[in-house]
Formats: sequence, structure tokens, C-alpha cells
Amino acid sequence: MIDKLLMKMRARDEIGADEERALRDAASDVVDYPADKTVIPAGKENVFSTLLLDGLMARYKDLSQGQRQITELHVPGDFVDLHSFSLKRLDHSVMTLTPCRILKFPHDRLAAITERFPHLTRVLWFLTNLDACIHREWAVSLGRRNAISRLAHLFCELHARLEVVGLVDGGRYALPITQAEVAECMGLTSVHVNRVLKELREAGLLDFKSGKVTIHDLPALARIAEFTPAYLYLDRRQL
Amino acid sequence: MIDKLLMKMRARDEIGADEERALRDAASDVVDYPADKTVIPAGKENVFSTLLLDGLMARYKDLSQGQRQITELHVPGDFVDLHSFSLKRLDHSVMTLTPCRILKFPHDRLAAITERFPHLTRVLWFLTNLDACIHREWAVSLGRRNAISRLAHLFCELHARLEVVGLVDGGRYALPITQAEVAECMGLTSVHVNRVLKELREAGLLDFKSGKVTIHDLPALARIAEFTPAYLYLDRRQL
DNA sequence: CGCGGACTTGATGTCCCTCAAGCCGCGTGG
DNA sequence: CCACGCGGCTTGAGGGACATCAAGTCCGCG
Repeated sequence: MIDKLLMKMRARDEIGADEERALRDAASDVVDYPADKTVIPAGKENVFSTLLLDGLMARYKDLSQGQRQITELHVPGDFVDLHSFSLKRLDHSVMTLTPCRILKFPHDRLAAITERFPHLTRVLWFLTNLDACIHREWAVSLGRRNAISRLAHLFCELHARLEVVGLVDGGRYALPITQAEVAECMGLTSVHVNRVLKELREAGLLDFKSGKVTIHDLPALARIAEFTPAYLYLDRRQL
Repeated sequence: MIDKLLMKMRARDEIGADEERALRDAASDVVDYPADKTVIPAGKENVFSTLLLDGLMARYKDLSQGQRQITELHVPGDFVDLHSFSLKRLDHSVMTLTPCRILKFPHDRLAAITERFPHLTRVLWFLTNLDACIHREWAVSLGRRNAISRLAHLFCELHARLEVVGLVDGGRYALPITQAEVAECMGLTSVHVNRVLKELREAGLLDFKSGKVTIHDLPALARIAEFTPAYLYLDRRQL
């Protein structure tokens, strides 16, 4: 059930058997959500955190006139709102992009972990810091990269993150979201995303269609994006 | 010494006398840095976290060709790299913008806090989550707001954050940084920042010169920026 | 078979960038 | 005391990347 979370954690640190058990015991219900549903609205008090088991979710903030900025994409194994454990009410909303299966972790049980498992607590803390690292890298994209680099970077990031949880197969991974949603991630319009995707396709770098990404030339893509995966902390070491 | 940090924390939660003492005891050296110096280079292992006592600092990431994105500004009372406690090597650098005085918190002492003060640990965790909230709001600015809204938002945010630590005086606060640095925060060029500042000045909304910001019409500024301070969690409540 | 959502493409517009020059204030040194 | 240099600010002219508006086209699905 929490195997992808454990893969994600163990890519970064050792997790003992007792800690693994504590995590399993902290979980409560499994829930299924349909696609395109806001499951955690901004400002609402939360009493549990949500681990994404299957599907894709997104954090987003709305502006007036229907504008929206997606601030992070979530893949299986991600705690989409572990930070709600300390924030309670979130500053942003979280929605499903595809049908999703999630697992709930009641906050009182997480609090119990912080009382009895300091090291596991630090690993959980680390996971929320990792989200902040991703936020910063997106800020670089949004503030300084041009459209083609932004998209290249996004596809490189997802490649790296999905690989950790075993969801990449030979440069291919599922990404069943629309071009408009990609645009909302990278501060562009869907029209421009469409044109840039065409450019990437015609350059033989990557294909993104019918919800699947096929990367043909990862090194070239990483070069265009100035992608360096250090910010994802994929080298295992003690925290 | 750590009074501004305590002001910042107590704007969000109760901090007990024992917790305050634990924090004081966890501090080690005070250090002074000159302006414009990178004090925490990206990728270098850190063994302590840095509390900013006085001055302004910035987190930034470099790109090729001298481009740079500042991902957060830090004001007195901010832990500029509390996240280095769990990340160790940072994904970004931290520099001084002005002469700064800082206070070091060795990581082993922070680890001791996580072993003995679960609630204080959660408050520290909260502080790193607060940085992530600020990152997300900046992502909205960078991705979706136009130049005038971006600057308006930045000045509103700094107003709110400086007020918490008592550094706002009747709509005025010190901000001794250059227009080029403002540009690096908000993904613009210094030329354009200059033009937009002129626009804000001529509209009677705010003045930013010789390192000082004077806000003349905060409500109007907040309206332009679509600034809502909820993401700063300034209402005191239990974590 | 027809509908609707997503994708595609063209024409036009605009916000911000780039390049360039000049100005202003201030510290330094002759 | 003034010349000078320098960093930061200011302003203009021109250009480009991306947005906007507007038609389609494609395709899965009822």
C-alpha cells in the first residue's frame, strides 16, 4: 500500500522496520476520487494528510478572472498535503487531475509519530522540504526560463520523480493531463504550449500525446532545460 | 537576541518558557557578514542553521549567462536555512543583500530539540512550511501576475512580514536593495522594474527610493496585487 | 452519427526585453 | 575644492516572445 512512499523515502534515507510499521499503523482509510475534483480546498481545516497512491494530483492557487497557477504536480508516493499537518488550513487547493486513489493519515497519529519517532519525524519534515525545493526550481522556470526550457525542465523533473517510484519504462511515462494543465504549471497559455510541444517533437526530443510522454533524447532535453537533478536529492544519504 | 524569532513564532503559536529556553540554549555564535556575500553556497554541507538577526538576505539560484532568480527575501527573525537541518546540502545559495548579523544553530542541537521537544519541533517544521507558502505565492506572481501586480504584491508581502517583527513604522520600512535585485525576485529586468516603480509612484501608491519603502495606499496596492495575507498565517492559533 | 473536449494553426497585438545613452549622487583622490 | 569614476537610476527606440482572438480539425464517446 505505502510501497511507493517507502521507495521515495528510501531513495533518500534509511527507514527502519519499526519506522515502517509506525507509518503503516498511522494510515487509516483508502479513498477513491474521480478526475478533476478539488479534494482539499484552500482555507479549510484538515485533520488528516493525504498520501497519493495512484493517479495525478495538483496543488493550485486561483486568481480573479479564472486564472490559475499550478504550483506542484504530485505523483504516486507523494504526500500531497503533509504540510497540512503543521499548517492545518492550506494556503492553496489540491485537486485530482486523473482518477486517484489516496490513503489518509490522521494528524493525531502523525503527532504521535513526532512524539515517539524523532528520526522518522525528520524524514517526514524532509519530504515537505523537498516540495519547497521543487517550488524553488519552478520559480526559476517561471521567472527566468523561456517557454521551451520550461517545458523541457518539467518533463525532465517528472521523468526523475516517476523513475524513483518505478513508473518510467524506457524513457516513457504516463502523464494523462491536458496541454492546458501543463500551461497552468508553467505560466503559459495552452496555445503556446501547443506550439512549443510541436517544436520539441519536431526536434526529435520528446513526444507528448494521448497522455503519454516519450522522451527521445534526455541529455539534449536536460541541456535545453539546464536541468540538474540535485534539487530532488536522489542520492541516498543520512539526514 | 532571538526576540524577533520569538515574535514571529508567537504570532502563530504559543511558545512555552521551557521551549524558549531550549531555543536559546541551542544557539551558538553570533557572526557579522558584509553586504553582497554568498554565505551559504548551494551544494555545500551545512552543520548549522542560520537565524537572521539584522539585515536582509536572499535565497537564489543561478542559471547560465549570469541570470539569477531570487526565490525568497529574508528579514530579521527568519531562519534563512532551517531546511538545511534536514537537507544538509542546499539546492540554492543564500547571500547577504546588506550587512547582516546572524546567529548560528548547530544541527546537533536542533536534533536534540527534535528528541525532547516535539511541539517545538512542529513549530520549527511549520516555519519551513511557511517558506514554502511564500514560494507558492511567488510562483503565482511569476507565472500569472503582470509586472505592476508583482511589485505591488512583493511590497505588500514585505510590509506584512516586517510588521510582525516590528520593523514597519507608519507604512514605512527600510528595504536597502537595488532595483536590479527587485527584478531578480520578480522575474523582470531592472529597466522594467524602474518603469513600473515610476508608475506606482505617479499613481500615488508607493515610493521606493534610497532604500526605503513608503506605502501611501495599502488597500489600493493590495487590490492591484490581489494580495491576501492568509498565506502568511498571521492569525495566532494552535499548530 | 453527431457532440464536445482537446488539440492545432493563423493573424494580430502587447507586455516586457534589449540595447543604448545620459543622469544623478557619492566617495575618492589629486 | 573640484575632477573623476562608478554604481545605480532613468528614459527612449526598437524588437521579440508570448498572449489573444478566432477558426478549424481530430477523436473518443454516447
